[in-house]
Amino acid sequence: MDALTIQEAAQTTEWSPRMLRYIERAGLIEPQRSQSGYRLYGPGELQRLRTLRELASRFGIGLAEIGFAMRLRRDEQLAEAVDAWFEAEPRRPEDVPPAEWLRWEQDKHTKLLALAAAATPATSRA
Amino acid sequence: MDALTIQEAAQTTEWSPRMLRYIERAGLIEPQRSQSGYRLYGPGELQRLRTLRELASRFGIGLAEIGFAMRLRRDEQLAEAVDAWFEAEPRRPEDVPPAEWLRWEQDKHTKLLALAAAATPATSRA
DNA sequence: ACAACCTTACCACGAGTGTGTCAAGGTTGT
DNA sequence: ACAACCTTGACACACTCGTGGTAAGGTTGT
Repeated sequence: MDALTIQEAAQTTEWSPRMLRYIERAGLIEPQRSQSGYRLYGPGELQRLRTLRELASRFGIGLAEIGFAMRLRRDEQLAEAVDAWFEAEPRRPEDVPPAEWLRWEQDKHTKLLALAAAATPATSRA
Repeated sequence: MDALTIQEAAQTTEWSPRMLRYIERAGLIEPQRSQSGYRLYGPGELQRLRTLRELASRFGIGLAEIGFAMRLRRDEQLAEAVDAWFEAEPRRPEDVPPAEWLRWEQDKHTKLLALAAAATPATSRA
């Protein structure tokens, strides 16, 4: 079996064994296991571990972020939802024709009441 | 000006004023400011704030993650690097032709030494 | 059999997240 | 002028992240 145990893998990748387990728990790199449960790191995993280190240090991002990026690739719904959020770029009032769905100028007191009613923009009865 | 102050915005979006400031600090939603420095939330911001809440609670993700997603859209280099990392899917030894760049079977003692030399895969002199 | 390795499960600890509250001071509407 | 709002900054607290240990027990090679 051309695979390394955790300690060996740690040395070649400059992670600590502790961190390799942590990375696994984070779902980033899950090595195969031997029959007795030992982690076995193959060339692919070693490569990814090195790149991971590079990635994290070069851009100053954490494992959690990369885990999230992974989630973004796996969870189609999540990706869509996030996309949708970014799609709705903050339009300044000037860009928005003076719709009536948010207008108040003077009636400052009833404003909030009206807003509360309109709190669900396109969801409730129009 | 058809924009809400922080407290009003908080009420319509079900965030607290505190959180609106926090969200701003996180770089997610940065409202315009009045001349005197008051935050002014327009319809766009309000919409995004509501969607943000939905997004966070529905998928159980934090503001930091969404901030990272934003960074992914802005920082082309980061996006590439992350892509590259995921591209290198973990190939099992079976998928990899028995290359010589990682081979040892019996020489368990010199193994680590050899590895240390090969630690920088494609970067160093080939 | 014995050392050297592996496993999981804990304790610890500084930094960051998510949230509230409070203080000191500026702005605004009536 | 005064109340009600806004601003930034701080203290606080529970929780997670990224790390390191250490302990109790299984595996492996010589």
